[in-house]
Amino acid sequence: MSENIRVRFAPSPTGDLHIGGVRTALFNWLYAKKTGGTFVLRIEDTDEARSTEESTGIIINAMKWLKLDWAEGPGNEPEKYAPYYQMKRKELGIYQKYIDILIEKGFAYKCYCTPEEVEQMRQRATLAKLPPKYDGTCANLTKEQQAQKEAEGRTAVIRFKMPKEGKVEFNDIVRGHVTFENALLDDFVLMKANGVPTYNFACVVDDYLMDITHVVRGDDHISNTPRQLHIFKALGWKEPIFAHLSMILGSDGARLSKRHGHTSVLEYRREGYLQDALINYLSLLGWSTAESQQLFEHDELIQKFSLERCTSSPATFDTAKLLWMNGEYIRKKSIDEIYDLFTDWIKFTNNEELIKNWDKEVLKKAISLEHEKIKLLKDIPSLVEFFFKEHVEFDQEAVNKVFLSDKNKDSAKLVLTESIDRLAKESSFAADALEQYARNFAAEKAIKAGQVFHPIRVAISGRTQGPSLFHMMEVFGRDEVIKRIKECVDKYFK
RNA sequence: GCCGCCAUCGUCUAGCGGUUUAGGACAUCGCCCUCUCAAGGCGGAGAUCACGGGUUCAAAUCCCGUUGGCGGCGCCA
Repeated sequence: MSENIRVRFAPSPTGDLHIGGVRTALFNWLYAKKTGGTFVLRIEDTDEARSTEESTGIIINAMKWLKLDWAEGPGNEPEKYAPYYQMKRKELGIYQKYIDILIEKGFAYKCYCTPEEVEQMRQRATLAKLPPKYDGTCANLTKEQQAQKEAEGRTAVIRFKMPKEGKVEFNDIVRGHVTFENALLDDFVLMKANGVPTYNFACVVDDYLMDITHVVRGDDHISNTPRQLHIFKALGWKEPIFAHLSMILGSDGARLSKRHGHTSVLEYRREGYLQDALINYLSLLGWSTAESQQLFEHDELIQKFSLERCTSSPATFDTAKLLWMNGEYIRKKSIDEIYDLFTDWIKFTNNEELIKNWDKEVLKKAISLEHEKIKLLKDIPSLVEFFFKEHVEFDQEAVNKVFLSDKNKDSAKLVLTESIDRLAKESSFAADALEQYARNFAAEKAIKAGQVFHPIRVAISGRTQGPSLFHMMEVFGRDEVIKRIKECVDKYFK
């Protein structure tokens, strides 16, 4: 008996890839990697009204960016299980085949009620304070009655004939034993009037046909599970093992959705979050190690992950922690890596124009000087752009404080005017030599070192905050520094 | 309304009957380092373990109930 574990992520292409979806995909992927199993990507495009090819493309690209690679799915469809798009499978008659079997065995029947009639049925039930469910009107129609309905021009959906009593139970890896009363379940639709299978049916057929051993999905599917279990049983199929992951909530405690701000992975990518940071953060939403470890190396995460340690309580998405983690990942990367990540991000956000004239080597040095300050890739431009500006753009507050205040104006003028000539004569323009220069200057004039540092900083960068002053001067080089100080003196000290 | 799931610091969580004055991480606050900003180091505050009953010599840990939150109840997935 083969113990080959097969899991799948089965998104419906009706929009962007949602953060919650990514977490589900990630846990499946992690489990497959951990066990040496197979991770399958299946596109559940049976919602003809909302599914789009564009969305399929977006999801596939997002999965690629996240490096959640699938062994089987779009782009790689082994014959044994292909195709991996449900609408293509529908065209092949795969679902119809099992519908026929179910009807023949008496587990399913044709229902001629219109959506409006069913809706009225539900409303009546709700009014009577009963569960809103289909009442089984068409469950025992004779052949003649069916012919009559068809003669009226009615089309049929296929409904599952739910047992009126008994219960279904299953053992969920994260939730343990779960039970549902059959009486509460209704005769749900397996196939729509247009011949397209519904989610609950297509999902079961495909999971079986694709040899899926473990179904790892969101908590919101837990009440679908009893219905799906009934189909497995009716068809005589061995059911997979289930693991229902807890939901991801927004800051208000409701399930994460559009109104909580960013929910699409693409938006996080656009913000400049790193793929590996996002993965690390998401792995901690609903899973943890005994030590509550926070940061994981790529292979370490796979090795330590387990479905058994997934929590059953929902988790609130916390951007602050994600942001911290992203900074943590950026700090761990080399300058060359960040440079590559940054240029990829620039391309992704169509911002090539911004850095068109930026010298690659200067940019790398600038990134290096600002390294520990970068939390998001999108922080980089504002952190380094002053290195590439033709003229200094002065921050008015910095100017007021460092150049124009009564306390500083005299020393600032002295430092800057004298530095123009002195810096031209300095033998070395290396950072440590420059620091020595500044400290000597301060000692000579009997002023505080800071009174030398600050004016120069504002003169060459326009701001009070920035990288280490002398390293910054070194990157600019002697000519540029002197040029900037001259311009500054002309502007503020004439 | 019915059904289901869940319930430990603001947030993510550790904890699976005694080793707990409930541990870690983020956020927050203070101090140190320091040419600014960060990063880093150190420390503080922050949880009557939702509430009420049991079981037990012993409960955050097991059981029941209550409350609250969330989810589902589609010819959506």
